[in-house]
Amino acid sequence: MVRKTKEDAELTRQGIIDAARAVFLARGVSRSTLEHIATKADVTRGAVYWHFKNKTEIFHAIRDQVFLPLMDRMDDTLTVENKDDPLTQIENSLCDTITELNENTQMQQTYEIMMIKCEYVDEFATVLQQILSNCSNITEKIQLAYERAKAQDLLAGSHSPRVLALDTHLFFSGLLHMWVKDFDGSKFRFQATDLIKSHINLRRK
Amino acid sequence: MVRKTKEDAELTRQGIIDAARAVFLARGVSRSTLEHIATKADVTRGAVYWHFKNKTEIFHAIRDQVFLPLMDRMDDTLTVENKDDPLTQIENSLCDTITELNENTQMQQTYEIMMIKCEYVDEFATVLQQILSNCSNITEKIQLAYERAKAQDLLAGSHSPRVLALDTHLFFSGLLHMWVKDFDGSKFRFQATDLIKSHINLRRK
DNA sequence: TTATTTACATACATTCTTGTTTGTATATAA
DNA sequence: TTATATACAAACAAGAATGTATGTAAATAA
Repeated sequence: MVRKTKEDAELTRQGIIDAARAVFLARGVSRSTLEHIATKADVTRGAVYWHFKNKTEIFHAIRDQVFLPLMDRMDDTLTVENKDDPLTQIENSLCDTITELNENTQMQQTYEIMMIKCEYVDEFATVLQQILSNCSNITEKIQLAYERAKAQDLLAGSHSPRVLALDTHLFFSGLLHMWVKDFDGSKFRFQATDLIKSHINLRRK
Repeated sequence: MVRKTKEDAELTRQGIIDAARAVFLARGVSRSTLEHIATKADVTRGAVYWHFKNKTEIFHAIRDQVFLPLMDRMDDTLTVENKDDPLTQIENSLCDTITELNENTQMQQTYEIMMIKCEYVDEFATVLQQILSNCSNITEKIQLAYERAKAQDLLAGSHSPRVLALDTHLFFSGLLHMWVKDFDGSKFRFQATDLIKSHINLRRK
């Protein structure tokens, strides 16, 4: 086996990323060696070192492949003008994420790695800042939707959109964590979308 | 330095646990070696191996020291008959936990280790089951409180205590995760108890 | 008082990982 | 067509980290 075309090389690169995702999931990021990843990808460490500087860079590649598109999609369902009322928009945005999680294995595995198979120290500590920053963005989008809901007099009670948005975001954050930990689906996964609907209905007039 | 009395030995053991907590926090569980822990505790690996079988056992010692008492306390504030109304009981129970987190460094560090400095694979995977099981317990306690609240006609709307309890638990779970990740306290820590109060007020008639 | 544990320290052997270096066949550019 | 850069494989060197085995002085039991 020797030198390939650019397309072949790109396949190799993606193969390494896919292999790394599987290995990270099974052994955790720390216990995964480049040898494990290379073997799983049917290449040698030489290939891995050619495409990536080190394990951290593979980690970021895995993360970016899932989270960059995800952020865009959440932006869309929450921000774009839409036939649904604002509360339904929030509901759909959260439910869509859960649906994606259910259907998209790659996304599922990536979430699991980021949440319970990675230690956020040293080179990985910066990821925490990105997570917090993403959370702020999402919360703001949700807040804007709640403000529209308030303007349209859809809200029960007189709670501020800011507080409602934070509450919703924390709820969803908790739901995602539990979703990931609930492997057999007996506790949260089976009723995740129902919980989202109830959460939103709690605010409906 | 040689053989100590039983009391001295117990001090050594606790010193190793404290050292391990600090080392786990700084380097993550995986990257922490028994040599790191021993050095921090001013002993040799020999002492560590005398008191603990391996790193996993130290991890569990750290966890048990914080979570076993915590579970008892949550039980108390939620279950015991009390002059407060049930909704206030839930609120206090959650706020108390946040207060403890703010004041108790040991608890703070332990939470941080469990949430973002540990990979739940192999020997650590069983901990996830314990976490899920604890969560079920807490949710049930909250549900009972909501049932009492409903019986006393304290609740706005007509949502089931079960759903309210799950929603509250997920909210609090998300809050704890964010609390831990929000190192400088600028995003969540400073308003944690306010968010809890708002969350409960959302349900008040 | 002596024997035996206890509570460690020290030394040893082995295995794992990592990063780098070197080699090489072949796309690709010139 | 030749030169060069590409996309790897294979070999090398070095340091960690782990578990165990051995040593030892003092506490404790007998």
